[in-house]
Amino acid sequence: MTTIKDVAKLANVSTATVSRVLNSNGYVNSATKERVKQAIEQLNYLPNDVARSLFKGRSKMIALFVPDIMNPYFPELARAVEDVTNHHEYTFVLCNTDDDIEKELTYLSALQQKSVDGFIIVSSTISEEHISKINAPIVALDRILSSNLSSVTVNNREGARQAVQYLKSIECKRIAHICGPEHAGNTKTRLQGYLDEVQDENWFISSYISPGEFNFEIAKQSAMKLLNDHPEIDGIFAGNDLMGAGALSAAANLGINVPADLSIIGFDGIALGETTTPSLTTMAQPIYDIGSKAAEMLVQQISDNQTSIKSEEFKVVLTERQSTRARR
Amino acid sequence: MTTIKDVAKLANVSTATVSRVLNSNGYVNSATKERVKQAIEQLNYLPNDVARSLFKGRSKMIALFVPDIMNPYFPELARAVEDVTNHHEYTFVLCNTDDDIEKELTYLSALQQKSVDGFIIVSSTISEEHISKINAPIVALDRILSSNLSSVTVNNREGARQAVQYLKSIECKRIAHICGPEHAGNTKTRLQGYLDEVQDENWFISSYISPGEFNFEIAKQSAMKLLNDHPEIDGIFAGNDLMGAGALSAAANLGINVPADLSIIGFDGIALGETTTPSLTTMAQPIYDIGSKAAEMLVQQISDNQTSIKSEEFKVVLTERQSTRARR
DNA sequence: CTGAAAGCGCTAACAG
DNA sequence: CTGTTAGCGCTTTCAG
Repeated sequence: MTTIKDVAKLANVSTATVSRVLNSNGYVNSATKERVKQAIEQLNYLPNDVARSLFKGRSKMIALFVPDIMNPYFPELARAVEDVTNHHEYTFVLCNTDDDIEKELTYLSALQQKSVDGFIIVSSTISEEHISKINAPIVALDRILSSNLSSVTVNNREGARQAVQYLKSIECKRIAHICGPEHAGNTKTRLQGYLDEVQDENWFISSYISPGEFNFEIAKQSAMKLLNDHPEIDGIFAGNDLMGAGALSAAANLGINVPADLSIIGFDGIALGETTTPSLTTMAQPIYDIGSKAAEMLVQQISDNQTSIKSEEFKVVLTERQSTRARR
Repeated sequence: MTTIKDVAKLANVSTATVSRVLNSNGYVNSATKERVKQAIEQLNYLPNDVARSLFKGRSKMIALFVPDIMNPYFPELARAVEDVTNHHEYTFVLCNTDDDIEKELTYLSALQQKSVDGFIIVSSTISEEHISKINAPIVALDRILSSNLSSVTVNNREGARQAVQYLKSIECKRIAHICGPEHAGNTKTRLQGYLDEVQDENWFISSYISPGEFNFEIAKQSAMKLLNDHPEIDGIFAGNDLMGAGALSAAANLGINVPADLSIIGFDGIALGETTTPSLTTMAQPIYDIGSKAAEMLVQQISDNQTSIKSEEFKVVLTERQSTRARR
């Protein structure tokens, strides 16, 4: 590998001067600058980022923690983050945590050892205590980890309410909910939104709430049971799109016509919802925007070296597709 | 940040000794070793990886290049690679290239500057020439980039043949193919496999080959046109699952009953194929295995510092679901 | 068995 | 405007 010394020698200057033209800082005679540039060109020299990082104590790397990139919600988020970080010349590190606190902590310290400049974290398990040991900026995504951390989220409760309101508006009379796993914070919030809308209805019974997982097959089974036990159900609000697709599949299995006899609405707005038959109506999150906003905030915090906490809440928007009856 | 010096001071030894116990290499008296360990414990010391990397010239990082993580084939691959690299204590860097050679080259050199230890690359554009400048090991994934590079692929042509043979075996009489984009190497290979099986059939006409993209909506349009133009078609082999889902949706739109009147088979075996109605029969790749094999090969090459080229070809396996008529 | 010292490649005072 | 020098934190000869 060719180093700054080689360049200095060839250009007949000191390494300091080479460094100056490299970083265009400090004064340097335009003639010598030219000479240096030539030498760089000629040797095909590229500065060693590791040496730079060692000196600066920062590595121009950003890490994103997600539970599992195979969950279809996350690739779009990851893509957004990568685009922004890349644009700002950061290297993008992806970590799958499986919502396992051990893995999260291991990653956190391993990456600190590498002088990673900042973290964007989707987690249901990391707490203030763990974070306090980290000196790099962190932005919480999708879920709020701590009040003294910047975050980017979505109006889950209000969005859930809107989903149910929508089902009501198309004349659904018995509306059930398939919810996500206990441990995910969003599960509760969306359930809460559902309850806001239904708990005072005289038809509401608690067995309209069906436990699920953020998993197609389990949601499908759950929906089958729900629909078998309660054939009167004519509307389902699924806690996310993957479970919505599961409900769709359950209905098809049972010979229930969607949307004629049953309307289904999901949450998230992932691409998967467009590929089902019928396609899935959903409360769509601006996923890409969320990811890029979080990344921008992080980059900002890194360069400002400030600790001003910002919280951004995006709104979900109703995206009508084929799994719900048309409004009249 | 606490450094090796602090530890040395506290333990009353030189930094060299601390380094020795850190890396458990060289002789060190068990009593002093204990003292050092205590000091490390007490100070909560973690070695600075950047300094190590600078010294060693290697960074314990591995990069994966994929066209676009939002394409549902890649998350599983990425997950597999991350798991393996993580297991070997490498940090995982993800790069979306959009099949754009400029981005690829930019990443390649940026990561070299960071002393990344190796690359796993899915690309249709990188050529031998570009690679020759890279001194880190590379494993080509999904597509072969050069004969002097290790690679992990799948039997695309044979798999495509098997897909068509399968359609024949369930009595499809007119079998069409929706193929991927020109630029992807796999498109041609799978098309070739299709042709192997149909070009000598007296019913075959070239307009049974319908151009697509690795994209749901475009494939859907393509399938609509195909089925409108040729209502006699009773079997479709889609170049991948996303396009298979598009064909499914097209059939639903046209009121064609799948699988009674039309059988559809895809390729890849992504999870998406399980969520459609009907679910999609496919020639499934062992995606996770492919990714982890590639990662293992790379880790091996890095540690052996060897250049022995290995090529691994996995086999696709028929996964029967609901989009094809049952065998009699 | 242990310490001193050089050096990985780069940057930033500090002098000139 | 430019060179000298110290040092980022670590590892590894080389002496003892």
